[in-house]
Amino acid sequence: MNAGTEAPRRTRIQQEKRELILEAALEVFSTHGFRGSTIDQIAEAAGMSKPNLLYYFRRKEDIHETLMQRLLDTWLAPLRELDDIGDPMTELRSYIRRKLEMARDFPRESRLFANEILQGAPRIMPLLAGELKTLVDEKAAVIKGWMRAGKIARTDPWHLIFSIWATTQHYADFDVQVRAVLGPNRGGDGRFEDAARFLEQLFLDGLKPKS
Amino acid sequence: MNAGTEAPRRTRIQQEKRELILEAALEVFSTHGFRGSTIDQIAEAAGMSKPNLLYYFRRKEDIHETLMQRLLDTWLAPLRELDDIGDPMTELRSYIRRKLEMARDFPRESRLFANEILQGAPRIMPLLAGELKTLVDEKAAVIKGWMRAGKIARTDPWHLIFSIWATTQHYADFDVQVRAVLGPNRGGDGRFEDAARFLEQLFLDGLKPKS
DNA sequence: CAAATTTTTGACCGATTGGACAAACGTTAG
DNA sequence: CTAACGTTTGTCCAATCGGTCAAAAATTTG
Repeated sequence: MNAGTEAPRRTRIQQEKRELILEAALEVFSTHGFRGSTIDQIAEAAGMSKPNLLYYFRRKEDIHETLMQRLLDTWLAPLRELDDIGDPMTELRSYIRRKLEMARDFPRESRLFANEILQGAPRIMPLLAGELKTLVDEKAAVIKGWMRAGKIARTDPWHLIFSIWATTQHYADFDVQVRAVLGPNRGGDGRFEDAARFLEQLFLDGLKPKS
Repeated sequence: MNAGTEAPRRTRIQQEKRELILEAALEVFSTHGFRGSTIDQIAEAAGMSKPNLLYYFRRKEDIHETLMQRLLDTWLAPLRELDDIGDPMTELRSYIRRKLEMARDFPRESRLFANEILQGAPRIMPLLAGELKTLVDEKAAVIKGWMRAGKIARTDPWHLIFSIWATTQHYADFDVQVRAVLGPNRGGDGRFEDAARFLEQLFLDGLKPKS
């Protein structure tokens, strides 16, 4: 038992420097992808020399791995909170809002994840087919219950979850495009509130005119 | 006039080989990103030696640039076709369907584009703020007209377009994740039809129960 | 203080990168 | 056939890559 997962037993300096490196690596990895990023870049962003960085993380992959492990937990937290108690429509609405807030507040995390998936998820494939699938299946069952109870319209729960992911993360992953298209006026800080209003209406009523 | 854009005047072999290279480069770039791809990789995928490839494209960037230029035209074609004639709801529905078909049939093009945007669109930023913004603004005006005429519900046309992009392209860009979550049964070829059905309902009626 | 330990650094290494180049090869027109 | 032109290849290069290592510097511990 516990083989390979011994207690890290880290120094104060080690903890601080590792955090510094992870913060810098998040910045670099999320904008250039794994292969597109260099250790030198990360080291410079962290304000230390390359060999010094390699003293805290032996390999480039270790940094990325640590980053991804932390990411998944916080990233899936909103979905985990989606619970059977409470009004279904309210639950879904607040899930969408929370996801959109994460896209606004943690765009780098979103892009890091998007980069990984785009390139075939070579490093987290097992997690997707394992932990993630289990969680989504579980929540899909909850949603299906709501549908059977007539609380929300009958559709495919899995694709519903996908559409929430897609629409919210879009504002982090495609941020440059969104801002470029909206222009300097509407592309300012208010764009997330506009998006929130739009998404609420879309997922509630769709586009059919009220007539 | 015509400075820097002289007629290419290419040989038959040149045309064929350039196509071969672009096809190979699309495959490589779309899965590894620009910096993550090597000329050797592309050359091997195209079945030729690296110096041979560099005979047809002097620099790695030239390949990527040519690819992106072609991409944008075909990629925005469906939006260009969104026209004022015909029933608005039908127009939007067929736009969504066409975008989803493109995600199914040209996933590499979608990923190439996503990769570029994710990394800040360093090579196509002017196009986004220029040609793309103009097109979207134009179509947003069309949609706004539909709203004023009471043909579809009143919302933000720009964010509506974003949400269509996000939901459809998701099935190309995040394909690995979609398949992993859906599992071997539901993640097969039928997933695009399921997605089409779901998106149609979402954009038409939303999630509110029919009661 | 002094010893032990942890942290930082500069120098270095082999592999890979994008790209240059001249020579060889193939093709075609006269 | 031969000269001209288009194509392909092997070889080479400087820069950069991820990573090592011994030694210096800083810190902690006794």
